[in-house]
Amino acid sequence: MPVTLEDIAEVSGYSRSTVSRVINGEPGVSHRARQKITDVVEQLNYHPNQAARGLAAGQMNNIGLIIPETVSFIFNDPYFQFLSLGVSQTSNEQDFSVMLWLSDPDLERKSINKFLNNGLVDGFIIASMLMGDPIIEALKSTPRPFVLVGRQPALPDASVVDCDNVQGAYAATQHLLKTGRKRIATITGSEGMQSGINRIEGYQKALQDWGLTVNHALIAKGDYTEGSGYFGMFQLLPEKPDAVFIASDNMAHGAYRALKEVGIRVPDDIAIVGFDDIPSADQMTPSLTTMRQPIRKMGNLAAEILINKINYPDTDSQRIILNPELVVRQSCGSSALAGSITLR
Amino acid sequence: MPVTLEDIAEVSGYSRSTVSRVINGEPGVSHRARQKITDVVEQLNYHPNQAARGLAAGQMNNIGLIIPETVSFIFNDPYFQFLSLGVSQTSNEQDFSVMLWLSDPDLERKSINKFLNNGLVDGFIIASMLMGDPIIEALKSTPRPFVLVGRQPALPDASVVDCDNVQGAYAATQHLLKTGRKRIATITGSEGMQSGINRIEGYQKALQDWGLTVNHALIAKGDYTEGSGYFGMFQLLPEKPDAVFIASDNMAHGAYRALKEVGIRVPDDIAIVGFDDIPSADQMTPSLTTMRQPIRKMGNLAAEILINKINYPDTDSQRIILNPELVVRQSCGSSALAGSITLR
DNA sequence: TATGAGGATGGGAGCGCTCCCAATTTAAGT
DNA sequence: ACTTAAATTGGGAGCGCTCCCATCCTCATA
Repeated sequence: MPVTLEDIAEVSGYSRSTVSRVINGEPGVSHRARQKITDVVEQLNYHPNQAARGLAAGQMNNIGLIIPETVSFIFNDPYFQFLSLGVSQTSNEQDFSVMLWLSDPDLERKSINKFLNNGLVDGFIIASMLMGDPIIEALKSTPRPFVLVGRQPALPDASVVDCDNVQGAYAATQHLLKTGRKRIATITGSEGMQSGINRIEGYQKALQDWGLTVNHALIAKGDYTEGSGYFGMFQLLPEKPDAVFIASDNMAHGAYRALKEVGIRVPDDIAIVGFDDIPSADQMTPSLTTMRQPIRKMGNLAAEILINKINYPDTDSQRIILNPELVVRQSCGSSALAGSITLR
Repeated sequence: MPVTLEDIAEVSGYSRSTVSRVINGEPGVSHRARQKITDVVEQLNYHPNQAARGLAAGQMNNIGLIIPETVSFIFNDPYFQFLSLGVSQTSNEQDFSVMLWLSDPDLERKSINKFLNNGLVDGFIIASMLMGDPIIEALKSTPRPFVLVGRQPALPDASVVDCDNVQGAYAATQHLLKTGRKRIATITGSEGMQSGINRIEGYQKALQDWGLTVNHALIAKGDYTEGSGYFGMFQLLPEKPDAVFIASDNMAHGAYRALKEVGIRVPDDIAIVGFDDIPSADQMTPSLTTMRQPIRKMGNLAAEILINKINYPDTDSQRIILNPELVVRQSCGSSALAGSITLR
């Protein structure tokens, strides 16, 4: 029913081969032929069948975006959304399509292998997964290239796009130190995720470099959820910190909520720095100073690296670590240092 | 390189045809053969090539999820995420994969037609789009089935999954009326979207049924963004409303922010009802009474209807309108009526 | 023992493309 | 005009499946 190459060939009076060359922009076709065929293609509204093309060429021009369910549950910030947007954008520019795979614990094992091996997808982007995720094993045995978004210790040689969480946490903590805060606490991210661990590390390093010792009473464990920020803040209050580096903006929301309940003012009584720069960070009261993570850009880069690897399989694996950027707003006081940057 | 049907045939000692029957669970195969073939499939870790299968069978078992960019920009709530989750879940259960297409204004026209016609996708789900979106035209001429999430006046005969925005707004407004509020204002959703219009309609209807006249000074135009909630609230303040129905929780965040700035208390001075029940609604101070929109379920249903239509093309188009559910929290006072429902 | 009905199996054709090589045309050179 | 190279074009094979029909068994029955 749909228009095929052969149809174009017949109508235009050229052969299947010549039509194929024109469709794919290959050289070695006379101007006349190219013109004629282009016209017919236009006129019959022909679109190549990707399945046939993929089957014949051995490449589908599809990339798979894998998002473990845990991740999509933990983050109710727009992480998912911006990442997809970035991946999708770059893919489309390069004539690749995106297949989405959101893991579901029930189907997980069977389903991931099917997704990896069904021949529809030439390579994968895996959004930050938990350590020990069963997907890791599946990934180890796939012959297809993949790129991780967020490092994964179990896959040390894989291509990765990440943001430098150590340095981000370091910068955030240092910002607090520079504004004169002394008792700097932290609410950590999930210990099951590499980013969580790295952000603790950066926090500790900053304190040490400033000549302070790390006080474990000032470290509250969180898991990136709003609720854990709320409880984490309550846990810290008896220690009377004068500043808190919170490992995600989402948790910062929870911390704000806790502080409001007990009447502690930000930034007067306590300074807060978050991480991520989610859209609502700018609208919190007071607006939240935070480390901006360029998620969309990470999506762009992941797709770019992957597509490059698909097209040139001999490429070495790449690791791109982006620097998060300090966005100074009101939650640390010191308007002297302020100067928010616009638009994400 | 990958294992093919033919490989299984050779190793198992049966023919391609018999292997195919086993793979597809067809009858007419001896127990012995089925057993043997199943073993070999397992042993060689065979997965059918979907491209070849699709090409031969004329159906790819893929559904396309189309999300216009405007939508993904406007909503920084997890709409996108929950919808994808719902679609993906149901699809996977039925052995369909999901291809994601996020529109990009630059590529839009060319790209959407390619996506619709490349033969990879058997049908589409289109997330709520603006009226007048160019995608509508493309959709009109596709021979493939599709399901809209959110009604679209320009496509009156299409299958639709939607939530009853009129009745939701009605219920929200009525809830305010029942708690004794008299001057009930509203901040509207985007006029470019059907849901925005319907929510105004429900609001007005509720007032009228209660014997009140609609006062246009009490209607502030919003566009679903946090900022428009903030400014909308300021616009309403001189009119001294004692309650506001806000057409999205996202805008309710903005309204809260405005109210905090001027020191007006919720719910004492003013009652608020939102719409959507985004995860953070429960954590606002005071927690937000809102109409819960079952987005994930809408995703499930959309996928179900679509897959059914793909498998049985003669099915009539379906319209499923779900009722949003009132979730009573603290923002309207009247704890007498309260009784929050848990878990979305 | 012959016969036929079913169940079980095998193999050809073809889905719409790409890839490769052969055939044909055209241009260039002597 | 005659050869040779280059530019164009055409068509076969095959990608890994499904679908359909032909073949081959195996029994029960006459």
